[in-house]
Amino acid sequence: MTDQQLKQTLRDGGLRVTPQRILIHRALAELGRHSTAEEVLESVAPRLPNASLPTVYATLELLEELGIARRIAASSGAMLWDPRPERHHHLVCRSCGAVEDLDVKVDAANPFRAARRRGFRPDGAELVVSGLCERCQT
Amino acid sequence: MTDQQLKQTLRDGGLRVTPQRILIHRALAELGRHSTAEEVLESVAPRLPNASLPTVYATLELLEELGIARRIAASSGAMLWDPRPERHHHLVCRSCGAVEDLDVKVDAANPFRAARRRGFRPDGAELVVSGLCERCQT
DNA sequence: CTTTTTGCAAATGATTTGCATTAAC
DNA sequence: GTTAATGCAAATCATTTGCAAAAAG
Repeated sequence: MTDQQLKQTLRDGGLRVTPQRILIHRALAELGRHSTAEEVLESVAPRLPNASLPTVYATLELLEELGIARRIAASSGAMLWDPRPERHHHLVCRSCGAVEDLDVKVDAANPFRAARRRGFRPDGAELVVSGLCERCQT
Repeated sequence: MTDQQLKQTLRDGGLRVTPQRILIHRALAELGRHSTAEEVLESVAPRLPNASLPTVYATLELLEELGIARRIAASSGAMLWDPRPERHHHLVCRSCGAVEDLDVKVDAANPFRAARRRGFRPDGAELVVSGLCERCQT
């Protein structure tokens, strides 16, 4: 999503366009990986020297509500922020905890059926593949 | 795993058999769901009035190391403890956060292949089906 | 009797809240 | 000018650590 699209989305929602929101969104996208709030803050720090963690959290949450980002619970218990809101699968390194995207099709028809049999109403399925990332294999 | 089996596992590992370890393990199994450390503590409180959270955490971690339990990161960021150590799939309610087991076969051959192509060495895959649990559908 | 485990209190780390100030509109 | 958003400090929540006392072997 471009800065312009974000601005429009904010205006459409009656929300204000602020440099913090623009830069935090841009930082999350440009980090190109699943980032912690701290990492996002560090990344915007050069351009927003007074930015604060509460603002980063508030903005990431806002992006989540706008359907622009998603949070995922890392195995450490910390939250990671994912700039891709659409459903996708993940690789998780058992050793270092790194999370990467995995673009592959997974047939969830059977799990969905099993879920319904249990009274659950499924609306999506994500696969988490665990193992060792390239760097941790040695 | 029975109390006797746990005792043997502890002894085999040169670890001590304590009422805390026996009762915490039993509580986790008997809760029959993915529980927080607090819930486990509440559950053993009647029989271990002086038990403390640090002991519960230490014991759950020990059970994890012994391959008797597993921890999973809940969407809230809290840890849930799962008495089933073997790999299995989960249903997660988007509304209340409840986590249930889903026993179904998922073919992960394709995701594994894709992971290897990325330099990742996969050793397991778990599906997380999200949606609404029976109670949250109204 | 030796060493591990426990329970308490305090520390930690991530995230959230309260509130006065600042900035958008 | 009004109202929402920000930055700071302080609060909160889950989890972990340090350490003296208690219990296991």
